[in-house]
Amino acid sequence: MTAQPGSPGPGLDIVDGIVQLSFRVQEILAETGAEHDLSMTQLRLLGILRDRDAEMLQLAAYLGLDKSSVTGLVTRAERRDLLRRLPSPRDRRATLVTLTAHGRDLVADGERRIRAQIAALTAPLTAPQQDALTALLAQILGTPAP
Amino acid sequence: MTAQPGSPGPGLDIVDGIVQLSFRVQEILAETGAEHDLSMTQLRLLGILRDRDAEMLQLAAYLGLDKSSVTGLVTRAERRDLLRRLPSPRDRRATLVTLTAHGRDLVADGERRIRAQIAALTAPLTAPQQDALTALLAQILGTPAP
DNA sequence: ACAGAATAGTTGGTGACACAAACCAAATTA
DNA sequence: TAATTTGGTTTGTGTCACCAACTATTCTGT
Repeated sequence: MTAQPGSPGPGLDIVDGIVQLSFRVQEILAETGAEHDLSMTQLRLLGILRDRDAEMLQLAAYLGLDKSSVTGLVTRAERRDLLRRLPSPRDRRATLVTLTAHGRDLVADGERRIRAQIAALTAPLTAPQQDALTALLAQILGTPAP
Repeated sequence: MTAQPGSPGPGLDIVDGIVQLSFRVQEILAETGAEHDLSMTQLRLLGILRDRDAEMLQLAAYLGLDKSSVTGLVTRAERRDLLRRLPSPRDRRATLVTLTAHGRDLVADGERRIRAQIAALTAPLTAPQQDALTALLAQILGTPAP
């Protein structure tokens, strides 16, 4: 297990491979986020909100963070007009967080870039190899096969 | 690209798969590190020092961090007796960083745990599938095939 | 119906982590 | 040897994460 992204040893075992790929991907995500001044966590936050509005506690659960961490996160993003806090219609204590148009644009752009980068990563593989990889990943992730 | 670790959609494409796997792996690394109160960065730092002693600037380069960040990182680890600063024999300005026995133990233990966890991740695959995956990863990472 | 408990979110305090700019000491070069 | 470059630390700022304490609602048991 070479702990580094860019240190591909000659005898690469499966653990090394998975760990290195993981670092490579995180690097791509972080760099792409950085182009829009988004941290990894901000990126994930917006990614969640792309699919659904959510209350603070739900966000904390999705992100695996304490609710107080989400307060700061959302506040900073709100300052940048990426999202808004609305009163939840369901519970007067709760806050509903939703993307602004600007936030939505930014997420869409980020997703395009990330998809392109990750796709570039798998470019050295032939189409059937890519299919094989996808199947293996699905199996590892315990995903209902497509 | 579902931005979340634990949201395996039914139609998993290759980008989703890679990104999700990456998050899963980072989760494992972070959790395992946390058992020893090690952040992701500390983990990487110790991982580098496992293979070679290094000077501060080299560490900064490996980690992709500013040198001033490494100062703090190393200082905190030194406080915990995980590593030591020695004068570099090569250059009286430079500092050589090296693991202590304690640090070495901790790295060894961490590596065992991480290898086990990652191996568990690939357990659903048959042996030939694991070999296939390893080969695909090597090809993606541009690694000289084993 | 209403007192007590649980829940949603914020605030304040602490610490790790990362950067940038300013700085010192040793080494290089011109 | 004077000027510059290099290795590292310091200081200051901001993000990010946690915990404990707090307010305001909502829910529960009687």
